[in-house]
Amino acid sequence: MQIETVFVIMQIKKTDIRKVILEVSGKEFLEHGFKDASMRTIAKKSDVSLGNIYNYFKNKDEIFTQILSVPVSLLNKVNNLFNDEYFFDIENIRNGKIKQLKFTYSIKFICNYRDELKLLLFKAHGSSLHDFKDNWIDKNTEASIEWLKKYNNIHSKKVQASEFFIHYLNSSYVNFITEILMHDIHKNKMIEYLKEYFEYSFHGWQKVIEK
Amino acid sequence: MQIETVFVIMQIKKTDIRKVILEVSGKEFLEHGFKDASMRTIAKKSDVSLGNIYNYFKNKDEIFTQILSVPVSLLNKVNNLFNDEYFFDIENIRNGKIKQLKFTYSIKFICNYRDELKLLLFKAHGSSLHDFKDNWIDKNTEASIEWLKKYNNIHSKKVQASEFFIHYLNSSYVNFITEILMHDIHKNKMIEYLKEYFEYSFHGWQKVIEK
Amino acid sequence: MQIETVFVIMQIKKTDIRKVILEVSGKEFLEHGFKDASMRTIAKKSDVSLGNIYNYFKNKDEIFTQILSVPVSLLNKVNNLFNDEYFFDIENIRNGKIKQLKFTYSIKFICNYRDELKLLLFKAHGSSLHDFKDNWIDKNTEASIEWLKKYNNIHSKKVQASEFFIHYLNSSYVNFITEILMHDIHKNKMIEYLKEYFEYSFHGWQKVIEK
Amino acid sequence: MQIETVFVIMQIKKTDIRKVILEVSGKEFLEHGFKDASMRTIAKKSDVSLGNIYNYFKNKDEIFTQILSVPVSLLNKVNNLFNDEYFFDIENIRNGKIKQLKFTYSIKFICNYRDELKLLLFKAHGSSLHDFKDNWIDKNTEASIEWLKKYNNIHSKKVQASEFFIHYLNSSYVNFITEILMHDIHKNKMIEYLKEYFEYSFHGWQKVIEK
DNA sequence: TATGAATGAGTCTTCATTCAT
DNA sequence: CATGAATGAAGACTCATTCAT
Repeated sequence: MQIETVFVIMQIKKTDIRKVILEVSGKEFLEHGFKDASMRTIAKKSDVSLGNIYNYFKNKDEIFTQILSVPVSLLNKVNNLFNDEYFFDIENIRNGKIKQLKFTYSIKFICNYRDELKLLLFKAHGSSLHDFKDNWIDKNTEASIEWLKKYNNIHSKKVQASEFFIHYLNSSYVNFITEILMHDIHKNKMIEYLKEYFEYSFHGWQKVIEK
Repeated sequence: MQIETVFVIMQIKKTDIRKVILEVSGKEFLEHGFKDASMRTIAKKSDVSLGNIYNYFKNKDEIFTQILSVPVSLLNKVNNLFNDEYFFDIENIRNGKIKQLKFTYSIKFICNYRDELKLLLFKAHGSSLHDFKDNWIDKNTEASIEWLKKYNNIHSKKVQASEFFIHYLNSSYVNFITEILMHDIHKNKMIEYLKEYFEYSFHGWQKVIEK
Repeated sequence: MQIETVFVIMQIKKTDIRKVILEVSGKEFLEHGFKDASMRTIAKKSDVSLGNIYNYFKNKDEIFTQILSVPVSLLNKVNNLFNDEYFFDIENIRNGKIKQLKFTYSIKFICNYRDELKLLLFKAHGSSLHDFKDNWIDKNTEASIEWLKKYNNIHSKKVQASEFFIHYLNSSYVNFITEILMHDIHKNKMIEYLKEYFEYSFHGWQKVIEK
Repeated sequence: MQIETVFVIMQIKKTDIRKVILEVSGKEFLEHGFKDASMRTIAKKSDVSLGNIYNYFKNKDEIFTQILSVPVSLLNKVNNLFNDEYFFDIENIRNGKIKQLKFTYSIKFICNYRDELKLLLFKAHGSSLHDFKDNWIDKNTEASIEWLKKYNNIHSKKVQASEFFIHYLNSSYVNFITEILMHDIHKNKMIEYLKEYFEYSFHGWQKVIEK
């Protein structure tokens, strides 16, 4: 086995076709949903031959998941963020600091991943991410329940709520985001509405706590 | 291709074919969703020839809409019910009578039209009722806004809430129902959870009102 | 549920399209093998629209297996035939009666299912019957081994042969048939050759027995 | 689509790319058969770009034939070996010397070209060598017939056998090898079985001769 | 020599609806 | 009313080979 030093000419594409396909696909998925989006159409609109797409992606599903890989992995990690002691300090709950943190995070996330969230929340039918919404709610619910257990361990005044209701609250949060996305609410308005939501949600929840 | 015509005497059970088709279709739509349900399968399971279905229904969509005609028209009328003066009497709001009425109506409706609501809320993709959920929320929202205007006309203490937020509240209600249906919650549990929800929602709302 | 007597007009096809498809498919499979035969071509040659084939058959594989259902089930049963005491009587072995029976059966079977055997033996790659030849040899081998065990139980002079060799003998038989089919040997010639084969095989085997 | 040309200095191992391709292809052909083996996969596993393969080989078929060039040409020559007078001396036939020679040659050849024989005998579908097995048998048959003619010219006691039967005998030999290969029989066992086969075959044949 | 993107025709299969009988 | 065969366009995906760079 000889080792030789060789000059190799490499060709690098400036306009990345991969990117074009992802962008076009994203639009098509947004417009028709995963299942009803057509590979043929994507090929045409990307100005790429149908077969060639499969040089870049294993299949339709891979295109979809790659479009969404970043926000999905972020959302999978997010619950770890709220696992700190800080979030169990009743003071921080009462004075609204926690609310504020979640609030800020929500805003940022929604603004950064508008279309991706749309895809995940109501365009994923038929893809391997079809149950993303449920999973998301479930994960958040789990985290909430965990949080509640810890909370009740720490504090004498116990909070009682059915698991279903906690589930509902989380679903309600996701649903709020859904509404924001479906109506293409822009950032400023969104902040305003989200405040309203947090207010509403907070006081409803307060009442449940103090029951 | 030659065809021979043969006369055969058969004894057949003359059931209401229309009904059978509707029932079978309902099940198929529930299981696979409107779009992924197959006319062939419906024909087979209904024991009706494929072509014959089209003597009873113009197309797949008509089957779907007919299955849902009753609950849809009921839901279209429901807002008229709450147009009575009774519902603007602040006393009735405070003492929870209105809440009680809506509560009872909700329970009854959900119990009577479980499957139909499922179809409307998450199996209608591809049908002409695909936007039922949105429509429903929109109509309720309109009614709510209408109600709020009247209310503000009548009472000196004005309630202030963004239209979007009112929209959200209605979407939240529909979403609660969605959750109930998705998890196949049975009547007793449902009543319990719905109470929780009304409690939560009522107090959140109260706070907004009194802001 | 009412029972009514009704006159029904039934239309019966004279030229059975099913048959046409099966025939054309058979030819195509013979010519190109299962995998390389094209559904499009089959459709064209059958004068049937491509989609329509799928009203008659679930898929390509079902066409193939239906063409071969009769000979396959016959071959699956054949070993039961040779399970009688008769076949263990050393006298019947010596005087060639058993040979004669197998001989006659072979001739008849090959004549009746020429093309089907061709399909099974060298055109089934990619179909669910792809391993038919191996299965066939294995089953025959099993039966032979079973036979040998019984034989050795009954008779004092034991016959010794490796399982592999018995396997080979059976494979050899199947291979003989393969040769007959590949060279389109017609009945009379076939009988002649088969005699030769049995003669050859018999004496080779005799020698092994008497070793 | 704009392309940028970049110069990169790389150290690469300069192996014989041709060799690597042949080796990898061989494995792929063995695993999936000629037709179902994928050029893409071969390229990837060879660590060679897909297009570059075509600088070394005209097409898929050429790869296949080059892999098999040695054993194929050997097999094409082998019959010349047995053309010597030595092989027509009845004494050498009777005392088994010829049998022994063929036996030894067979063993050696099979051991040396196991995989290649597998490729030739049951993985060549779709390639230009698809009919190798038939050709092989045919050539051997021709040689056998030639041999028989000479033999009958020389000796007074004539041997009578149909050409088809001689064909079968040769096919049977090839088939024995096939069985050895399909069951991955290792050398020692193989020798044992081959002895059994020669014994069986020899006596069967003896009988035919003395008829 | 080397790249790997691009091609284009091919694969099987599905489906709602229509239509001749 | 009833049949179910027929249609035709669409679905996702594969693959050996070519070609511009």
